[in-house]
Parts: sequence; structure tokens; C-alpha cells
Amino acid sequence: MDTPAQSKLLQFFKALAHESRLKLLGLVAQREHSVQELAALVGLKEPTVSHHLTMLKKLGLVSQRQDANTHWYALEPEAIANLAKQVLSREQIAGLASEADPADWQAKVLETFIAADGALKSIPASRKKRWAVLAWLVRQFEDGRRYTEAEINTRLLERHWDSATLRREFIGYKMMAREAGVYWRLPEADWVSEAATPAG
Amino acid sequence: MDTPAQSKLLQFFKALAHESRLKLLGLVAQREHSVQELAALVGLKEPTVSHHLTMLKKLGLVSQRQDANTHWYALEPEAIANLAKQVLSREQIAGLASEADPADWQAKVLETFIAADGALKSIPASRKKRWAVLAWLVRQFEDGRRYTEAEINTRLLERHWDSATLRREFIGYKMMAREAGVYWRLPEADWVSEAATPAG
DNA sequence: CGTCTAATTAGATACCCATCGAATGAGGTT
DNA sequence: AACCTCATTCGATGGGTATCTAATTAGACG
Repeated sequence: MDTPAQSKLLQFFKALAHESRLKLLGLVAQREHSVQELAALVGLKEPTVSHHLTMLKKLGLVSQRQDANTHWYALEPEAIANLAKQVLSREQIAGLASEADPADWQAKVLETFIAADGALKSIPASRKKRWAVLAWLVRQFEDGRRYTEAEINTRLLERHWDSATLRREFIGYKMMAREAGVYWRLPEADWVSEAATPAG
Repeated sequence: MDTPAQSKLLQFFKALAHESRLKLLGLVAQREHSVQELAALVGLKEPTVSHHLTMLKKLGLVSQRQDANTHWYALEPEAIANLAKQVLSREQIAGLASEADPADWQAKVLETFIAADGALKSIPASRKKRWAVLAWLVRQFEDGRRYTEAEINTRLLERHWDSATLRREFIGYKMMAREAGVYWRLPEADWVSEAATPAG
């Protein structure tokens, strides 16, 4: 499920994240070099250097030409420039996180606190996790409809014994409103931002 | 003996070379996040996330502010831009190799083939290594002076039994010239390039 | 001053990957 | 065809580090 661009960027960084490969890049940036030369220059054995060069070549960071059975490697300068361009923009960086979005987070919290039969194992102590659970819970009440406290309790008791606390929290988190013993859901727009905004 | 700039660049790449940290960077690029949120969003435990954030902060890639005991992390955009600028230039890349230069390579070859007492253990089979050894050997003859074949042999036999091969190689590599049984060194400028130029 | 939450630190485990030696492949020369 | 040189592939080993749990620190609130 990786966006290709993402894993590509990751691969770039992985390729550049080792001293040996950085040195190799440095050497081939100066001029063409054979595997043997490079091995001697960086103090590694040829198989190791060959391995690194293969990786760099796959990513298009170096080019290779063959003369007899000697392979000459050189830097592919544009690739580096392109990479740098990508890294430059903040939007690109922000895009890296697309895999991990709030929905995932909430799913994870729910998975932790909701049993397979739908029962709420416990009320999360942490404010944010509690919010996630309550958000899930409150969505099981119809929007626009009015509920008596008894109706609320009945529904809640299917999930957890402490219906009183849950009811109170609904009000506290502004997910529900109460008037004269009657409850109703408030529009999500009023409380969904809670999860996102840090200093609310 | 690291140039600080180099290891710094390496650290940057290492920091960006892991999926978790890239995701974290992506998230804090969108807006401020607490450790708890980030942990949930990337599916890791808080200590792990904390560890990564500490690293990113040390490198100046993220900023941190504290509100109560919640730590809010955000992207430090200029750091990324600076990094990208560095990566952009070919000269920078070439500079990465400054630790490993031809002198090192030759030293390494010599270390392998020359015994502690100065004897040549064996004549390298590889052309480039043979060149390196011969270059070292020929420098033990005075420049500009003329040698008889007997003189040459005497010197060479101190290093290796096969003086005939070595003599012949000197000629072949154009490190020495011979005329009417008399030998003399040729200017290094005529043969040092041999090691550097690929297709010579 | 005890308790609760958030975050960090410490210590242990497990996995990834850089490196190496040995074997194999590819190209050239005699 | 036998041999030599350079490079790559293969399989195994070790080191680095990402991740976890448990313990500690720091801050807020009653």
C-alpha cells in the first residue's frame, strides 16, 4: 500500500545513509572509477563495493559503462538534483504521512478498548483516547432524534456498566446536549476538531 | 578525522532513512502533534516515538514546545531546505570522498605486498596493483641518474628474487627507459596518470 | 502531599543489512 | 582450449539500531 513516490524517497535516503555509499558517491563524483579501484579506495572488498554500486545504480544515482571486463562507474548528477528538489518542499514532507491518518489512529484506539462483542472494556484514562471512544459511542445514537435519560442508559449499558460517567462525558465533550431530562446529539462539526487542535 | 560537515550530512541521511521517522516528519509538517498522538498515528509505542523525536530534534529537524506535561513537536522547515541545498551540488558530493584518496589506496596496496623488512612478498597479478608496487619501487632509484643493468639488479634483488620481470615491467609501464644496456627513470608525469585515467 | 497523565530513560530483544570468503560468470589473451 | 583478470552472486556472520516493556521523571490538580 505504499505510494511509489514515498518508498522511492525512502530508498534514496537509505541509500545515502551509509558512510561507505556516501564515500563511493563522492569518488565517482570526481571521475569514473572501476570496482577494484573503489574497493581499494574505501578499504572494502570488491563484493561489498559491487553490492553498494548495484544499489546506487538501481536508484539511478550512478551510471555504469563496461570496457572489456572492467566496469566504470560514474555519478549521475541529475538524479541527485532531482532528489534535492523533492526534499525541498514542505508539502512533499507532509505527504509522507499520508499512510497514517486520524482514521487509523481512532481505529487503533477502538481496537484496544472495544471487545469483539462490542462491549467497552474500560473507559480510557487519557483524554484523547477517551474522546475517540466517546466519538464512536455517540455515533450509535441517531442524529436529530431526542432521547430520554432512560433510553440513553439502556443503550450505554449494552457497552459498559458505568452509563452515568459516559452520559456525563458526552455532555463534557459537547457531543450531546441535555435539557429537562432530554438528550440529543450535537453536530459533529462542533467536536471533531477536538482531536486535531492541540490547544483547544 | 571526520570533517564535521560530512558526518553531519551522514547523520541527516540516517535520520531520514527510516520509515517511522519519515512518517513522523510528515505528520509534524502538517501541524503540531504530541508524542501520544504521533505514537497512535504511526502505530508505535510512545517510548519509540520519543526516541525518534529526540534524534530529529538534536539534528534541528523538528522543534519542541511544552504545554503542561504535553510536548508538542513541529517541523523546522529551514533545516530541511538547508539540507537539500547541500545535497544539490556535485562539488559537495565529491567532497564526501576526501577521506579516501589515491595515496590511501596505494598505501593499502603496499601494506599488502611489502613485508616489514621492505621485501616484496609477491608481484601483484592485477595490473593496477602491480602499477602501485612498481611506482613505489621505481622511486627508490634516483631521478636523472643512469644505472647499468647490474646496478638495477642489485637494488631489485634486495626486494624480490625476480629482478628480470621487475626490470621488464619498468619499461613496460614507461617508468624507466633503456638504451644500450643503460637504464634511467622517466619523469613521473609520464606515468602517474596511469592510475587515474580509466581508458588510457 | 498523594494521585493522575504525559514523556523520557534504561535495559533487553530482535531484526535488518553491511561485510566477508567462496563460488560463479563474463571477457580477453595467448 | 587453458588461463587470467575483473566483476557479480551466494550464503553466512556480526554489528547497529528500532522497538518493546518496565521504571523513572516532570507537571498539574485536588
